Amino acid sequence: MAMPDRISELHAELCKTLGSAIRINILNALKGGEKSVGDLSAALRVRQPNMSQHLAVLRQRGVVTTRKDGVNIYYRVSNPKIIQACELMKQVLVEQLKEGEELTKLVGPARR
Amino acid sequence: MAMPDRISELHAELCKTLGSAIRINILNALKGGEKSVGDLSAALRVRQPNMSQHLAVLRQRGVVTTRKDGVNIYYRVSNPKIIQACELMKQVLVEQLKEGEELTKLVGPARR
DNA sequence: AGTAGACATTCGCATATATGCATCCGGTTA
DNA sequence: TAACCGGATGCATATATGCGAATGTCTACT
Repeated sequence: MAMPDRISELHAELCKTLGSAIRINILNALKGGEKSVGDLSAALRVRQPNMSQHLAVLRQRGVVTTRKDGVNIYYRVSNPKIIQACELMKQVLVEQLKEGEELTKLVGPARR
Repeated sequence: MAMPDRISELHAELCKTLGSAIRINILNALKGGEKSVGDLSAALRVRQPNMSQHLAVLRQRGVVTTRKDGVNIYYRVSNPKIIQACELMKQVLVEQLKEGEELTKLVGPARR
């Protein structure tokens, strides 16, 4: 329509990029500062090649940036706004869960 | 890890839900207020069954809510924070594009 | 009751995505 | 140069997603 929706295309790509629990966890792990592939692999208990692939996805979409230091490659989130967006979405989830609980409380308090 | 990553699972689901240009456009269209399926279908030039499918996805994840009025069903975004999150991501995209332009300006100003 | 309009659902197919495994690459150290 | 370590890639398979076409459901109207 109005927006040539090339932007929407990119926007969707970005969301798709975040549409994986592993990648979400990667971002969460990177909130605390940059980490190497090995660090991430160990922290999230994901095999290295798999981790590498997910990092590649995040890298291609520009979500993360790398810095090479000696033998290791350190990853970090490229734009803090990405973190902010994630926080917002998590808030949405929390609110949804809260509503859900209240509903079940109303509908079936002892609903085993 | 720390976070039982059940949340991460849901978070990823939410992102995946937004990982479609059509659904992004739907949300953008709903920024201006609730709209019926027919409205959306016409506005985005998407066939009705297909639109219905995308709306179902958004509904299942709780991104949108419905209100039935006579024969029509009106959709709206369930939580304004979702819009906010989208705005943030769009800002990220804009910044990325800007950086990209500057880079190409530096690397190859007359690059084809 | 019969018809039409507004949405939803199901099915089948084509395409995309995730994962594990094996392998490969580049820089260090012996 | 050989062996090693941190990462990246390629491949095969299982699974999920998007779309069109046909069909179903519900409501309003005549």
